[in-house]
Amino acid sequence: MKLARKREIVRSGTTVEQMVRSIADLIITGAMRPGERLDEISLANRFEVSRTPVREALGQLCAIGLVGREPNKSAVVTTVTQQHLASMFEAMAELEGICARLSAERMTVDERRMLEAEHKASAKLVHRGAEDGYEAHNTDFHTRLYRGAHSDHITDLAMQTRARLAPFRRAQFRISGRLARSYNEHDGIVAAILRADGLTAGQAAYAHVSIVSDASTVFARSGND
Amino acid sequence: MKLARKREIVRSGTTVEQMVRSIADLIITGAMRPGERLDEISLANRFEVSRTPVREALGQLCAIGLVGREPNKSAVVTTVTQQHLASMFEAMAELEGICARLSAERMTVDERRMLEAEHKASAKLVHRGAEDGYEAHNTDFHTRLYRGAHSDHITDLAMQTRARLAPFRRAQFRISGRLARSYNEHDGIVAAILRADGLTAGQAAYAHVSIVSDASTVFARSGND
DNA sequence: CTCATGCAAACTGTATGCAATTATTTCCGT
DNA sequence: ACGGAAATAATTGCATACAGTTTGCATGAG
Repeated sequence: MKLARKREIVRSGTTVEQMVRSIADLIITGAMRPGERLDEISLANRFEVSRTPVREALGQLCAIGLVGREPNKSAVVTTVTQQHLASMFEAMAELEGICARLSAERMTVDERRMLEAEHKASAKLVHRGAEDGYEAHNTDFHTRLYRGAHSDHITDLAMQTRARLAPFRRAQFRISGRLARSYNEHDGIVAAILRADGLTAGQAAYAHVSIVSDASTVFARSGND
Repeated sequence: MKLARKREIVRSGTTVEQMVRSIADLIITGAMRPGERLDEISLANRFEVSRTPVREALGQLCAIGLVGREPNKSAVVTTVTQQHLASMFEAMAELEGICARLSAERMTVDERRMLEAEHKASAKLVHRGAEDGYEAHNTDFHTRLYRGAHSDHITDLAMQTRARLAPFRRAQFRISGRLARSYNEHDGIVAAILRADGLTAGQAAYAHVSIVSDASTVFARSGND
């Protein structure tokens, strides 16, 4: 096969990265189910590249934890046990708690202002019941929390854990009333951060994630049968 | 070049993994300094393989965080700023605290017994001033703590963070009196875990790592000039 | 009919070649 | 002599080729 190039070759190194994104999306959105095989040749054909970049992408996905690999076998979408899923949510809760606590102690005035503004802006989305719009704001809100801790590595751990949990959080806001409750919980976290109350902020953030966990594990279970 | 095989080809997929280990060791032991370039051809010659597995190994090392890569440039040994190093130690302290707290709450009777035995066994090494032997026991001790949390993902995060800190902890026990102090701190953690006092165990573990951090950052600074 | 054995197809792991990009050196103008 | 531009060398990114391993199926024995 002669691999016709879609656009001119740009050698910006983005080829593999885009594939990683695309495949990760397929997994996260559920288009590829846990246990499904990711054979290199099919992916190569699908993305119109050779196997080499496909292998590299699979390597990165493996590092991220979205796929599993063993020697001389096809890569497979990671199958997550209920127990392991629970441990990821537990880790997420601990990390969010840490980030909220540190954010309360360390955020600059600007960061606090931006967090509050961002949070208040999402209020109207709650009233409109706009799940998708709120999801974007929600992601942004949590990212601010991670960065506000002013601790690069902790931010990394939080973002990494969130990425691995992504496949199990889809549709979490479909659960009735979850939108408003999420907003109210954010409200408590923001309030605590604004008054530099690290302890309360941390506990509120921990509880916030734990609740999401409950909602999502139910979803995951019903989705896996 | 014709790439003579040292041993018969074993196709067990261990080739890349071994390279990752070897290169990681070079970095961790300081044989390769931060900022140093890792060019693919040299590594390929050195390990007597082609560039393909070298690239894969570099990809994994990048995922681990030991090397940095940008498009069309050589991989380089990660340069860690003082600030980033501090954030890694901070994360380590938080994670150790969490693990110790959860261990106090969740360890089985057997795990508690093993932890205590392991700890007491290291006492004689302290008296002999055996740094190397104690280091092994120390690693084992902390691994037990991570596993005792009974939360796979938190264990992963802790082990991963410890691996990234490894290059900066070498010789940490050379600092006078550190051995005995470390043992005493472990003692406090073990005692708290044995009486299922999660709060105290967590605080003790947090403090323990923070102290290591102080010792190591000094070392790192003096070592980087 | 069931199970073991061998063969064939499919697929992964590694080597190598070529195109694109970056680094380096050389050469010319000022 | 110095600064900058062009050519050249070095090196990465991707494609393809080939070797080795696994898997599924067919065939035959029990």
